[in-house]
Amino acid sequence: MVLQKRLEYGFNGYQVPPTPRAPRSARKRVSSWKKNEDHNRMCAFDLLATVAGKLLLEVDESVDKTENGSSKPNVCDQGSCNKSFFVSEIIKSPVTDTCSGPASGITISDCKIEDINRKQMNIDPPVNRKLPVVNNVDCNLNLVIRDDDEKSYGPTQPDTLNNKAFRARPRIGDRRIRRLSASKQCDVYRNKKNGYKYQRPLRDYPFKKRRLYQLDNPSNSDNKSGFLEDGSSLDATSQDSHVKLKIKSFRVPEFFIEIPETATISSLKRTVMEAVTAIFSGELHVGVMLQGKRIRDDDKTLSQTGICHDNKLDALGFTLEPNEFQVSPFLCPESRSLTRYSPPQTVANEVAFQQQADSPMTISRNITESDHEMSVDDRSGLDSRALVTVPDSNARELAVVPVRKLKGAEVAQRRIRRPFSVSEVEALVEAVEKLGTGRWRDVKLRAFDDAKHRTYVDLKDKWKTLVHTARISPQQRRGEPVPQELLDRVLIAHGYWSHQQAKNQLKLNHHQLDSTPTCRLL
DNA sequence: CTTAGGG
DNA sequence: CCCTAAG
Repeated sequence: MVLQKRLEYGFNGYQVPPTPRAPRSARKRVSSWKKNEDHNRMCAFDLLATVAGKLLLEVDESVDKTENGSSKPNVCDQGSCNKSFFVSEIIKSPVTDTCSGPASGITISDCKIEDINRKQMNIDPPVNRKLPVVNNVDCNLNLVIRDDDEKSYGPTQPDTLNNKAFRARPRIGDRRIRRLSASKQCDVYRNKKNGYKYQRPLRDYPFKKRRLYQLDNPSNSDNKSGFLEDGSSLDATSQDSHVKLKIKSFRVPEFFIEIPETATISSLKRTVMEAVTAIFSGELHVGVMLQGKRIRDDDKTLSQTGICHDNKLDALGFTLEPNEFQVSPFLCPESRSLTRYSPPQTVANEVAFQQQADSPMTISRNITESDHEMSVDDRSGLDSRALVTVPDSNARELAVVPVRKLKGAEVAQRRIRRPFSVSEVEALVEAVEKLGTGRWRDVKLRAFDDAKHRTYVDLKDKWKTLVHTARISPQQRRGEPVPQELLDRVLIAHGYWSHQQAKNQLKLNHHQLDSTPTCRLL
């Protein structure tokens, strides 16, 4: 006769954990990936796209005139002010595959040196203003937002998503995107380790305040950003010959978004916006390139450096480089393992996102010379890597691009509330009856493995509320009524496992006391 | 990452 | 549901 491990308790049987889990302290994994995470952060933004450009240098003798006009210079409206920062063209700079630091940046292209006399260009940081015309973003973010909306009992996912893989899976929980530092996790690290694509669980998209990007309010006189609203407050007394600089275009290569066909245009827009914001909301700094070489000495003057009015159009370039420490882990280099870089290319002009017919459809394209309109069929050369994938079902709930934490400026939105159905409750109860109340991960695996939107924390929380529900009078209960039968089982299971837990705790204490008598004496 | 609990 | 300290 086969030995039965399970102790029967009337129903499916409460089951003492066959193999008591090792004390948490024994599961030492932290240190290793903790280190990795830091590492990742530092090199993440390598993939920042590049903008290249031409510069149009010319002596600007009319500067003084400009200053004469009104006491208050014209408000520099985007598009109308020649000192604005227009972005529309980008080329990708070579990216290193190592974590050795930012290898690329955003190079401003198609710029026109028109006026540097004020020592500061009125460059509108993309984040602070309305986003500039970003035509093609490619940051090699390797984000894939999967469909979390599968019901628990539907068809099973591919193997990688099942039991054994569960632990290895990047993360099923929905919270990861925001607690980047809080719980020291780096999904990407796991990706690397396990070869999984990073999968960001669906982030429901409720209507919560999200201050991902703050648009500068022109009426706000308080400008602490360092970017002048109108460029007026800069010292304009320079007598030097001036160069006008007009940066006209900006483009981030290789930016991929995957989104189901069923998604709405608005959600598509949102996705793109989120992704773009995610890229730019990090703190960037500007680098200056002349003749392809980076100029590091900040103290040199333009003329000393060689930036003058007779520069060639494409001699000068700017790069936007991420602050290493604020890089989103989602941009970790590991992501690149999944990303194929195309060699640096010359920039194209305005390129709009192109939808693919694939499902989930992918917005992705490489920048090519004359890539104005790519037909839907012309996808052969496209990489399929996706930046953002939007769940197919429930397309209305647009997945949210990861939000790295930024100086508290942004907060990820809360997931939408999804009340547990009776069947879910039943599954939960059943699992808890067998596994107990201290093994939520196992419960998840057992009963909710396919419910991507239910994390083990959710299950734990649900159990908590179930216990509470079971204790209150039926009149006080809200929501879809849970069969009393289930609630009874909840109470029973709860009582049983609580008792069990207490017993174990006691045993543990005794063991400790017995085994360390000397310690006690000391 | 998981648990456990408070918010 | 979220947040997080602990393990």
